[in-house]
Amino acid sequence: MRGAIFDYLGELIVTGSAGVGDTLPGEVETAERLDISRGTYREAVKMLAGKGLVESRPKTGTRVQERSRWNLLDPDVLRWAFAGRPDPSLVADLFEMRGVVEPAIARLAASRRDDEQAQRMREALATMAAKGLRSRSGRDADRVFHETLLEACGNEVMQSLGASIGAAVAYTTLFKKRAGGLSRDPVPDHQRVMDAVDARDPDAAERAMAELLLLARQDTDQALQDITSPQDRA
Amino acid sequence: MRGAIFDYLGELIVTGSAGVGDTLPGEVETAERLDISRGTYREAVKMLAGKGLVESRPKTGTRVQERSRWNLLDPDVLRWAFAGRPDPSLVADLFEMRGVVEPAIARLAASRRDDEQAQRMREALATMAAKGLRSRSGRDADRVFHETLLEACGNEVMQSLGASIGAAVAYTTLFKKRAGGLSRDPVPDHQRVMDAVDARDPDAAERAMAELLLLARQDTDQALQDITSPQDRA
DNA sequence: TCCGTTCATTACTCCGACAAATCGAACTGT
DNA sequence: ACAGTTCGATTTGTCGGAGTAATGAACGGA
Repeated sequence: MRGAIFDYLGELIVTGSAGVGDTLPGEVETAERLDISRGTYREAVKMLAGKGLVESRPKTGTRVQERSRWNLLDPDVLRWAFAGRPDPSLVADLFEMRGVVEPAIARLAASRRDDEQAQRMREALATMAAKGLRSRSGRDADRVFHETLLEACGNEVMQSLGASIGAAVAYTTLFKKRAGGLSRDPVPDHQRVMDAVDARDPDAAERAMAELLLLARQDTDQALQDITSPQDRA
Repeated sequence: MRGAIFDYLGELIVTGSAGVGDTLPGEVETAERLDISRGTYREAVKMLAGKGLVESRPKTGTRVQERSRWNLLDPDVLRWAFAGRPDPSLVADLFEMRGVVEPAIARLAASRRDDEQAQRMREALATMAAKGLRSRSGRDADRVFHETLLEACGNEVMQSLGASIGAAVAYTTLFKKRAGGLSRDPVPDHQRVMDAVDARDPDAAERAMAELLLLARQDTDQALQDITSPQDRA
């Protein structure tokens, strides 16, 4: 129950339905309206406060913080941000950051991977090739591929960042699927990354990942256009 | 009061005093021992859960999650991580990530800054030069310098990441000060970044920031050595 | 006009009780 | 003896109500 309230409030704030600076109605009123106890409501609000979305003070009430205070890299926040139709500028910002971080991750992974990790990535790639991204097991394999790449880069901080990004990417992938896309075969891009990591070639890994991102960005832009101008489908 | 409990528990977990996989004592017992009510304790635990540090389930209890689930980029988590003596491998990972992200931020800021932002950075740098980093106002100016640089990069996601990193950097700076360091004059490095951003020269900005980071890393390594081998001071 | 005081509002904390979930052990039928 | 089922104990989850502390705003005096 609290989970639902938590998501409801989080999405309300992140999507902008509750404007920055607004003060939420009082605890008693809100808890009553949502038909939950005050304690449960407070626990949800505390979690939001922990992500920098709101701040509570006596007399003033709990008000929505300015966006710069939000922890945009929190997986929950990213999930809420991509719940409805994603904000194009946020998608652009996210890709810009991926363009900086992920090639660096690939470079590190290429120089630090061990054989077991390479083996796991090979297997995941094979599953992707066999099942495609439309099936559950195929998407799981994609996830394993990227998770293993992260693990191989051997940097805990980047690993945490990559996990957050990965969550956001999963939502955009789902979004692309809804938009009717997913036409491109993802295996060749991933294969190039795989080969470079396998060969312990940092430069090639960095280039391959940059290329993969470029293609992903093109697909996402296409899906966004299809959504924002849906009359094309008539 | 909850804030203190929150920090106490967070530091306990992040510093490793409560090992991964351990299950904390029950709510009633812990709340009693800390001399707070069960509700207050629960709110603190919920905030920790929101950062991925713990997970609570009926009957099982609340147990510490594995490190890969932690949101290492959360400002609170970073604060706890740097509370005692920082883990050298974490410092190394953080610098590696800074080396990837911050030059990119400087590059973007150089191409996107507006005149007002450049003006603010100039003023902050002047204050730094006048007051030095040992004074409160000098450190504030340093903070303003980096915050404005972040704002100028015009990417909300990177802004959020930069803010988290900035928090961690502040703690390492404090750490360096405790270690007796802070010998280097920080103005020349910052001046080079400033000049490049002022000239809207992305390549130069990227190089200047990379150089700044290199020097910061040297200082931090020195401070860490001074701490881990304190007999040098005898 | 400015400063200190009072007051009302809001979040904060506590308490005690019950509900729900879940793991493990006892139990039962084959 | 074993498999499946039921029951019980334990732990978190939820609830309602009451009192406390903090703080912004209105008020009044110098």
